[in-house]
Amino acid sequence: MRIAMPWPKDHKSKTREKIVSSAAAAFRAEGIPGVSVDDVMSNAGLTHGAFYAHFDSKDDLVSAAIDHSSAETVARFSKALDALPPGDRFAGAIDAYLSPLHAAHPEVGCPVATLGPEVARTEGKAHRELARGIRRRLEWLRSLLPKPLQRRSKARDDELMGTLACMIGGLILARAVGPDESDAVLESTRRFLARARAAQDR
Amino acid sequence: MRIAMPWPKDHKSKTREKIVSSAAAAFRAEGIPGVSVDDVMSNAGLTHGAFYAHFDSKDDLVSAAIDHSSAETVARFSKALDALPPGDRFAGAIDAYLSPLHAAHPEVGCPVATLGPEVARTEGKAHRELARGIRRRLEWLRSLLPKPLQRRSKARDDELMGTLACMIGGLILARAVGPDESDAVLESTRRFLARARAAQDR
DNA sequence: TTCGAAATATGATACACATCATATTGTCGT
DNA sequence: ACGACAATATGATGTGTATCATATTTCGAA
Repeated sequence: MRIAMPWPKDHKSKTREKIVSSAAAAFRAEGIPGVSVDDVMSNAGLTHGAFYAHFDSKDDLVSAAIDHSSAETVARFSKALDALPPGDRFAGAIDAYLSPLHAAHPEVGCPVATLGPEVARTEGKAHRELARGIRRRLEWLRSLLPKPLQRRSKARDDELMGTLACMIGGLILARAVGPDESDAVLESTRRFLARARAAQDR
Repeated sequence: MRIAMPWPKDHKSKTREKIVSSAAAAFRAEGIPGVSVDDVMSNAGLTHGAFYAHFDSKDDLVSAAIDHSSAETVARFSKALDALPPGDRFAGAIDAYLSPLHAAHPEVGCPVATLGPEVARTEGKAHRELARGIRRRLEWLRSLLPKPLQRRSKARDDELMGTLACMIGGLILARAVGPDESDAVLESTRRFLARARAAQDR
């Protein structure tokens, strides 16, 4: 006796994917308490009741949304860097991350910069996923260095961590100062990092 | 005919001060939507109804809380640095900001790192106050440089902005990775900045 | 074409929220 | 002591929240 298969086999996973990706954008744009479960489901074309067939709780959804946006943003940045020669990729990542385009579009940008502080004060899956996103970014930056420089060392780890901190902080500052000064903040931070890197390489 | 003076002349301002300072701690600890007007008033020993005798709206309170905590943290850090010789103050500020103590106590720490992203997506007084807090921090860092280095220049402005970005980003990362890796993040970021500064000074 | 279960919808619960209208308290000048 | 009024309290409104129990739809398999 067979079990009936009442829906296309990937229907539920497709629906879940749609919920997660629209929630990921909404959370980054409005913050986590700024987006209700009802909002998320409406945006996905569903009603609120179906939510708990897909997720254990809102925190569970937040966790999935952070995972999604964390991977997605790294992938998007990486694609643009493929065209560059290996020696320029690290600097290219910094420039792309600290770009006016990125500052102007948090809804498709790095979730660590938009949701980091508010997720950091919670406990649960979402916070663990945030930490994973940070490790992912450190390894991503390492992968953009020319091969001979990828070997782990204390100095290299410091450089990666400091650079990531500066990227995230710079983006946050740019968004916080308001549109008039935003570009100047990004420029200053980029120049600071370029100079720091030139010094490091000697 | 005189107007009666039914309360001690500074009673209301004292009460307001108490509301603001306890709200400032609560917002940094729990986030802005995480703290209700009722919570704030209860913590100050009052009931919710009195709130609108002191503030126009919750955003008005948030604005006051950011102003308060922005000034307070700079003052506290500054006091600890007075004991140092002028040439060590800038580095001392970085070490204090990127310390495990600061990372462990957001409720008395820098409001830009705790509330920056969530306030940056709002419009109103609170966002403007946040921007002011950032300018305040840049000038504070400049004031910690030895006198001859305080003169404004493009390179100096870049250094101040990049350093601030790195401090804020490093603190956010330390809180985001969780307690086990937090100290290592802080250490790496401090070493990165020390090295960048050594390079700059040549 | 009908059955059954998976996917989604409806409806309800219990609580929290910002805000404001109105009542009460507390104390200073007289 | 008392009157006046600022400071605070009580109470209410309308809306929004996460979560869950139950009903309805949907569509592949028989």
